[in-house]
Amino acid sequence: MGRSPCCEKAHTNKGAWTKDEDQRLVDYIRLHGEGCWRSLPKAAGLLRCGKSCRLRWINYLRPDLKRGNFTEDEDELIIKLHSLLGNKWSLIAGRLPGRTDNEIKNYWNTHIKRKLISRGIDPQTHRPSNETAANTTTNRIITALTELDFRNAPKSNFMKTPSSLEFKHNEFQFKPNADSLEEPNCTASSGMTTDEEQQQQQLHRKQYDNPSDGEELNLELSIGISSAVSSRVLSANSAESKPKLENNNFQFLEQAMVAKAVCLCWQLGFGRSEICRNCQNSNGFYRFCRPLDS
DNA sequence: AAGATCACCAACCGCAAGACG
DNA sequence: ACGTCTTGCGGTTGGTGATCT
Repeated sequence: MGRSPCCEKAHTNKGAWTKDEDQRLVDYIRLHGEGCWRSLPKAAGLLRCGKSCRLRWINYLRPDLKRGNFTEDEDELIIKLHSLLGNKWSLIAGRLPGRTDNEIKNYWNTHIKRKLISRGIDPQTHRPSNETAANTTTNRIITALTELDFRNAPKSNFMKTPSSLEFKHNEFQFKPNADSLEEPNCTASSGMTTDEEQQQQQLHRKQYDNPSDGEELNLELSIGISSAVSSRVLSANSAESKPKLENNNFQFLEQAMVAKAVCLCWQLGFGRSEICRNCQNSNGFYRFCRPLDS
């Protein structure tokens, strides 16, 4: 049987788009908006398949695209995100406003790979080329997670579940406020003075309230993990069933996240609004404070 | 000057997941 | 519950311009 083709290939153009086709597509989307790619070509008078239209729009014609060279900051951000997410180009693209997954993928393959190799780093494992990846990969990811919180990403990028992980913006991270910062006395102090803490809290509150403030890219993201996954990984971690190290970063990620996710506060039964400072990262945002619910 | 090779990137393809009837 | 449709993703290809020999 097989699937029916996405379009009648015999009557569609292929290859490079002409200016006229671009214009038709842009005009149509301006009038009717995105969506319904299957019927769009016909409606817009294009001899293209819907897939092709969608790709052309997303990768080239969208008005919010940032054309031009990648900056050094973007380079480093891509490397960092890749070390964490692997080849999840759409997720990476979600952290780079104006860049598409295709663009980042191409850029990775043509520039960054070489750049990393020249630094003596394996672009797949993000480890020194002469080292074996086996034993320390999990630690590497835990480190990456510690350094990299997810925040400010468009919600749409995180509500969709990539594989088994949930990247739910705002769900597991909350606005720091006076109430929520009260410690349940279950951890060591942050070591900051009250004034410093207040300043940080104000800064975080401002960042949260105005996520678009500031020009610089913000690496703050919150990563959560689905309860199904967490229970599965927990059970996998228990007994002798230690998962084998594989190239799939997500597997490591799951383990790493679970390792991080087991917050003593939750185990002791504190609610979300009573998060301890142990669960607060260096920037003051909260991570992993989510019960590994059943 | 011409052919060979390289680098880049737009576009294609197949697959998977989610939506929907 | 199942099949079909639609959309989105990631890997790959192929055209084109730049550089090298």
